[in-house]
Amino acid sequence: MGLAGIKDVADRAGLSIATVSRALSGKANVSTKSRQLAQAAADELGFVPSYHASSLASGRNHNVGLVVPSIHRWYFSSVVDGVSAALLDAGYDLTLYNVGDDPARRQSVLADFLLRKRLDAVIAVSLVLSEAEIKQLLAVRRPIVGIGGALAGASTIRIDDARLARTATEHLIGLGHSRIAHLTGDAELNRDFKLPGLRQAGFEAAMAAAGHTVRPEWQVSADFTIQGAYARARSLLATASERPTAVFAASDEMAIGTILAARDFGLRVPQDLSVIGMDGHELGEVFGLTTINQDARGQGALAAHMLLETLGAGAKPGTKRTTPAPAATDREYPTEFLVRSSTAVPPV
Amino acid sequence: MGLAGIKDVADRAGLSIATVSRALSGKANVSTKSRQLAQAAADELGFVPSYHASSLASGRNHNVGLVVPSIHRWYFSSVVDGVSAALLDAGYDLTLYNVGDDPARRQSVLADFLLRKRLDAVIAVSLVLSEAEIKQLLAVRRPIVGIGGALAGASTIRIDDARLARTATEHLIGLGHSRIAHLTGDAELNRDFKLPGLRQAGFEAAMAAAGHTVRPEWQVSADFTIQGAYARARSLLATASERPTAVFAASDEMAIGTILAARDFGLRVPQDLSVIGMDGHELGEVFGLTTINQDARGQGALAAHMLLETLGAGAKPGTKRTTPAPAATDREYPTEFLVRSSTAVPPV
DNA sequence: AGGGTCGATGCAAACGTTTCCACAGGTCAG
DNA sequence: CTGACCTGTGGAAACGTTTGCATCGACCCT
Repeated sequence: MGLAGIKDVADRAGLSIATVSRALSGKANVSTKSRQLAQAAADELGFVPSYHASSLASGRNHNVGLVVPSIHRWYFSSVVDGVSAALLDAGYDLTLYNVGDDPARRQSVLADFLLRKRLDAVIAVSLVLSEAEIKQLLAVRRPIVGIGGALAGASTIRIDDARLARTATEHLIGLGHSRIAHLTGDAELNRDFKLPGLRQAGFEAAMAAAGHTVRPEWQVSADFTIQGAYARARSLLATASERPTAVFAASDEMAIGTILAARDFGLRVPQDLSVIGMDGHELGEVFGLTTINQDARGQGALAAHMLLETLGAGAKPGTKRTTPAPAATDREYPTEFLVRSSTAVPPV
Repeated sequence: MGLAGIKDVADRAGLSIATVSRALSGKANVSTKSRQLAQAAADELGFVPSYHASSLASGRNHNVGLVVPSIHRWYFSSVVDGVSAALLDAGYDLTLYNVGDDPARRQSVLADFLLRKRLDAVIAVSLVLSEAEIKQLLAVRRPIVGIGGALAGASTIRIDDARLARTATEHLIGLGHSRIAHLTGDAELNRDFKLPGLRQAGFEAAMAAAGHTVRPEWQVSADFTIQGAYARARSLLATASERPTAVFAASDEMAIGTILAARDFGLRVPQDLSVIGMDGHELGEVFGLTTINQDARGQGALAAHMLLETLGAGAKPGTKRTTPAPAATDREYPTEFLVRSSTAVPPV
């Protein structure tokens, strides 16, 4: 037997297909008795509605797409975690597009996958889209929300990277540091990633405001991983003579890599070297890392809830809606400055 | 305008719907000219086929479900990465079910999500299913492959956890250690997770074979994270008098946590304490961690390729196939013993 | 030249729901 | 007592493809 269809349920319950459909999907105008009948018959037959048929007829997919650069990195997997939990609870599916570094793959995801009228909404994390690309996406009339990346014309959840980076740097300056290095992210790694630039700008702004010069050789970049930063920090800290007294790393992972490198050289953190990170990685606690905590998981959950609300309220997606498309809000997600034990006054 | 449908393309190209469909999906029996005509018209209109309609009519979804316990952990995100890349290249979508610890969610994923005739296949990672659950899944006639978990009746990719754990332990024993502690995974954390037990069994077997006694207080468990293991290892290593000379951790993350704790106590690795892990975490390199390398990403990719092959070869999924369901193969994925610098002979 | 083949094409029937519309009774107010 | 209205129900038309089947030339072979 092919799996039971709604027709089988209708026959068994002695009702029409239409009534069964209404009963099972909890619609109004069904008598209690019919509802029970339908439910019982469905249970007995193990009926599960066909998703495709249902979506095709109703125009709703119960499916949200999530585009991330690299599932392997802490920030992104945290966001995925938050999105996933929210969607699962709401009965939505999550389609994951882990685009990675490959530009061709990025292109194919945008062109082939996202447009297939199969997603009710899209969440894009740290993805910078060209105007044409955004237009293309909006043309399918699906709500989009961006996390941590600017999506002109779409809603966004983000933190003010430049300002927070400035705050972090000012924390070091406030402690008395002037010889501060900055560990930024590889620019060429991913063109969809303007975050390193923003944080670096914040760093430079704070330094300039304090009248400190920024040595070019003290601005190095790594790949956002602990191990990558570790390697770079080793070279940075190798020369004992002229060594920075503090490092601001553009992510907690890279800050941790820096701490590990410092330990290898016998440098004590924070007595010999202050290190400050940014993100709120769970591992930061082990290292007593001072950082700016951004709740990545919460950002993901918020994005999902925002979309769910839009989808729930609106009519069929893809249909002309009575209410105008919800205004593209640009929310700043709250952060928390977390002073632990990796920063202190510079050595005398 | 509602987005262009195949009908619009057909009109524009001056062809029938049927021919356009065949042309665009690369089927045989279409003249080169028609194919070009159809393609051109489709491009001009920005036509993207409706996935639901296509799936409904053809029975193929081009969508694979992936169930993981926790996207946040290294092993799982590595697997996801591998699966994702393989599927994306093949033009398949990946639906992610990050079930987490919540048994209710696990239940709803199994019952509500997986059965909706919407997935061509399912990959389950470290998920232990009851017989009834497997039966339920197989009833929808979708191929399943399990990674790192035993799925009776389905294909499996796994490593021999017990044997490898034994090998790791024997490495320590071979170096001369007899006071060996084992850091295992929390059992209650996830009932779908028999891996800790297997690795622990391997450890005990090796110890027994060597005639070494296993102190109960030297078998402690943590949550598989660096920070969790760090906390546990601190208590384990706190008492200077009777301290193990080596630790076998059930994962690299926990091994790293152990190394960090050891360093906190001024213990040198490997001179004062040998540590061996298991998994092949990228971070292991930074710590010179001796471990057994299992290519998690590769396992994910392999699983995806296996499924793609089955799907490509077979007829419509969900249909009675001429060939019998492919035999449930149980493959052991190759591993590599990676001796680095975290293990040495015990201190005298 | 005629029958047979074969490639290219179009028609229309699925696929399995949701939902619009019509309709039957029953209730209620005037 | 009658018309207006509401509730519950079923018939049937979407939804937008894929694909089996029939058709129609063109081409080849004897």
